[in-house]
Amino acid sequence: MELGRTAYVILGMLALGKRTGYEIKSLVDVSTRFFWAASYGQIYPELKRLEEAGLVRGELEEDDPRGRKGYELTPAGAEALRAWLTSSEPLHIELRHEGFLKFFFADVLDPEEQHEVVAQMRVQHETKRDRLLALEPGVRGATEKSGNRFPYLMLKAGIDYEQSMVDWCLRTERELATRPLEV
Amino acid sequence: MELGRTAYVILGMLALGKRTGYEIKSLVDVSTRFFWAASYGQIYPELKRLEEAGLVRGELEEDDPRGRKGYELTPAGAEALRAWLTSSEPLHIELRHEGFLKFFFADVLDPEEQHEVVAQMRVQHETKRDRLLALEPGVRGATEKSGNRFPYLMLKAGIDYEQSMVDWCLRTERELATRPLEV
DNA sequence: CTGATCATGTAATTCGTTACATGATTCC
DNA sequence: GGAATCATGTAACGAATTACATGATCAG
Repeated sequence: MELGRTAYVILGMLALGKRTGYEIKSLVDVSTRFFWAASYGQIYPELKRLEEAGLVRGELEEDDPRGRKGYELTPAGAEALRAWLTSSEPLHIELRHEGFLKFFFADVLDPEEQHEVVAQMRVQHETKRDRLLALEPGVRGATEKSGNRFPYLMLKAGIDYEQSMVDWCLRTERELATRPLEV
Repeated sequence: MELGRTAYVILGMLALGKRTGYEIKSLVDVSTRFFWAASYGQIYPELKRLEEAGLVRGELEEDDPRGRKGYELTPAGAEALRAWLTSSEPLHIELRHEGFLKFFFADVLDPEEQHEVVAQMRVQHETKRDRLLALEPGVRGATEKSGNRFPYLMLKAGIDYEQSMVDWCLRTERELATRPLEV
């Protein structure tokens, strides 16, 4: 049974507890979104497919005029999640970075414009880093309650990642300023 | 005039000299592919569109039974490239990393399996780093001849990027081995 | 002469985003 | 009462990959 990565995002989120599609999307937006995004247009149809495949079970909340539908993992779903987590298939790893792309072509620019490319990129990574930093206290608290520590470790990895991008920008800005013509 | 990022990959490559679609694709595969990929299915149609828009000019090589078509930038194309390079529109920056995704959900695994997730990821980043390292001598040589130094600087940035991913993996593997249950 | 590479292109499909449509609830 | 948020879903669109089809040239 071939499942897309979005399916595993959903299975993984359900492994942490019963959730509605809306809740999954909200969670993704403050967690995995940093390295794996997902939209409503993927989540709702995928939940339906996963239910047909017997990997999740959806239950309409009784007496709920909103028609909320909470989903939970079936044993088969938990098994599919484990199988993916332990599989040795090559990992899909992909970076799309317009800042790097501009930097690559920056030879056609003047020195100040070259500097600006890196500065613009730095600002965006600083913003991202700060947004992640702001999540830290909340996630640390949730970790203690739930006992799940990997989301917190991943958040810290994300902060380190953004910081190392910022550091590269700062280093490069310095280099461009001091030795504008050497390799 | 709204252009996709793939259009700028093409314009940027043509700014470095006259090229065929095939040559653009080959160049992308050993350079920008690391942070911005492009396939034939994008390049050939996009070249046609750019020609219609007057940003590139394609010329069929004479007496060439292969029907090769070399493209070069028009002044308007060079201007469009510069406009994009100096624009302050937010940069499209996106990471899709299945290893991080697995790590995020790794609480359901046993300690050895958790370790394996990180090790698998490390191997892939080591491989990528080594592939980039192998390109270094060639790119350094090309830099001296062409005078374009940013492709070389970008290659070094790519090597650093992969190395910092490897370092994170090594650090995390050590942490998982010594303090398997703490945050 | 044969396989690898050069060379151009299209069609089908997949993946994912964005916008839309609808309605309930909660907070001020 | 009104705005923000909760909540589910679909449709249209766009971006990109993969597979396919075709043929020339070059190195051994």
